[in-house]
Amino acid sequence: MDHPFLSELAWRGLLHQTTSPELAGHLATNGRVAYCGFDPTSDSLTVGNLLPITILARWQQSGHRPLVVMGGATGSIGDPSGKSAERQLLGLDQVRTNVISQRPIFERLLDFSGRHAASIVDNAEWLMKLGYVELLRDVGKHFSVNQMVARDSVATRLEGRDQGISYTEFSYMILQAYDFLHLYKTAGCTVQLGGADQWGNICSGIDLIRRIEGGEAYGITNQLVTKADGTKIGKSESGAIYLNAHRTSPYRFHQYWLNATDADALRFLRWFTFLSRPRVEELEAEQARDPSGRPAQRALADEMTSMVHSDAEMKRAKECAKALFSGDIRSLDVRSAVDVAADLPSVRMARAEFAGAGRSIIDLLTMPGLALASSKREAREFLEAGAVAVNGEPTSLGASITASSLLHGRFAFVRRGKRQWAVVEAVD
RNA sequence: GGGCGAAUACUCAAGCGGUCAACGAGGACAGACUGUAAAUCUGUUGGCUUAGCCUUCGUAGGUUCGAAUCCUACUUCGCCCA
Repeated sequence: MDHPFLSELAWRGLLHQTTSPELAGHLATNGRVAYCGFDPTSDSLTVGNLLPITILARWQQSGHRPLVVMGGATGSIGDPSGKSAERQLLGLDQVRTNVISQRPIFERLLDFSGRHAASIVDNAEWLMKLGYVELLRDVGKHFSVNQMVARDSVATRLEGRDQGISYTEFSYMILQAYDFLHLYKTAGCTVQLGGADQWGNICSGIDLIRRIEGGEAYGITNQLVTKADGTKIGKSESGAIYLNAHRTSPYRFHQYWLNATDADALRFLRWFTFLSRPRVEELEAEQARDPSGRPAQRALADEMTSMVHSDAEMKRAKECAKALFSGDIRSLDVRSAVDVAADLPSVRMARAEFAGAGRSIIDLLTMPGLALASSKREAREFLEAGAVAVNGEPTSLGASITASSLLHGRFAFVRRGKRQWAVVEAVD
C-alpha cells in the first residue's frame, strides 16, 4: 500500500528514496510531523529553494504537520554535501537577520493555523546551548569515524588533493543528526524531508534516534531537479530569481516561467505547481498539439506567480506582459501605463530635462537603475544593432527623447532586445 | 621551518621584453530566423569626448627607450621535504 503523499511525489517525478518499507503504514495515521531544514545563507530565498517548501506544503495537504527548521546554527557552518570547496562562514548576526527575512515566504505557502498547523523553529535555539564535551559524550559516541569518512560527501573532499575538508564541515552531519533527535524528542517529529544529497545526513539522524531513544524515524528524499540542459533552475541573465517581490518583481517572476523551454515547462508544472494530475496531463496534450501557443508556459507562469505572490499580482503581471509584447505601447491609456510602469525598472527625471532638444538616447540607456546598458560603449552597440525602441518606435544612434515623444507627456518605455524593458518617467 | 611552482578580463585558459586591450574555448548579451522557445548562422564582450586616447594581466617598488612578460619585497594558493 502506498500513502497519497508518496504517490503524489512519485507521479510528479520527485520521489527519490525512502528509508523504510514501513513508511506508508506510519503515514496512514494523520498528524505526523516532518521537518525540512533550510540554510539561511541569503536574505531572500530564490526559486532554487522553492521545491522543498512546496514539498512541505504537499505534506501538510496530505494531513500531516510540517516543521520548518531554519539552520541558524548549522547555516553558519555549512553543509559539505554537494559542495566541492570549503564554505565561507557567515556571521551570526547575518544568519539571524536572514532567518527573519525568509519567514514570510513560508507563511505564504504553509498554513500556520488549524489542526495540522505548520511551525518554524531555528536550530540555534538548541544547538547554541550545546556544550562541546556534552556533545562528544552523548552524541559523538554514536558516530563511527570510519562510516563518516566513507560518506560520499566527505570521501570526495578527501580524495580531492586540492580541496580538503575542515573539521568544522566534517562535523556538520553530527549536528544535523542531533537536530533530528532533538525534534523527535521535543516535537514528536518522525520524518525528515530533504533533497537526494541529504540522504546521508538523514540516515545519521535516524540511526541516532534509534540508538539513543530506541525510536523509529523515517526519511524521504526528493530528486534533485535541474533544467533540461542540466543548468540550475532560477538563474537568469540578470541574476537569481528571488521569491521576494522586493528583489524580483512579480512581472519578472512571471516572465521567468513564461520563458521556460517546452521541456522545462512540462517538468516544472509537475514539480512546482499544485495543479492536479489530470490538469497537468491535459496541458501536456495541449502543448503537443499547439506548441506555438505555449499553453504549458502560460499555465506555469500564472500558477507560480499567484502561488508565490498573489492572484492580483499575477493578473497585473499578465496585463503588463500583454501591453509590452502583443499590444502597441502607444495605445495604453494613462492608468494602464502607470500600472505597467510600476512593475518595470524605472527612473524619474525632471520634466525640464526633456525640453528643447531633449536627452540623448544614449544617456537614457546608461542610467543606473534601468539596467539596460552597462556603459555608453554598450549602449552604442545596441543602438547600432537596432536593438532599442522607445515607446514602440525603433530608435537609432543619434536620437534624442524630447517632450513630444513621451507617452501621455510622462513616460518613455524603453525596450532593449526582445524583452528587456525599463521606463523613464518625467515628473514636475 | 626548508625547497619548488603558480597568480591573466564572468569562468577556463594562451601569452614569457616591443606587432597586446591581450590567441582560443565556454558563458553572457545583441541581430537574423522563430513561438517573448529550442536549434542554427552573424556580431559584440575594459572605458571614453572612438581614424585617436585612457586604465588593466595578485600588491608595491625597480631595471629598460619600452614590461602581462626581467629583478626585488610582500600577499595568497598548490606541491615536495621536515
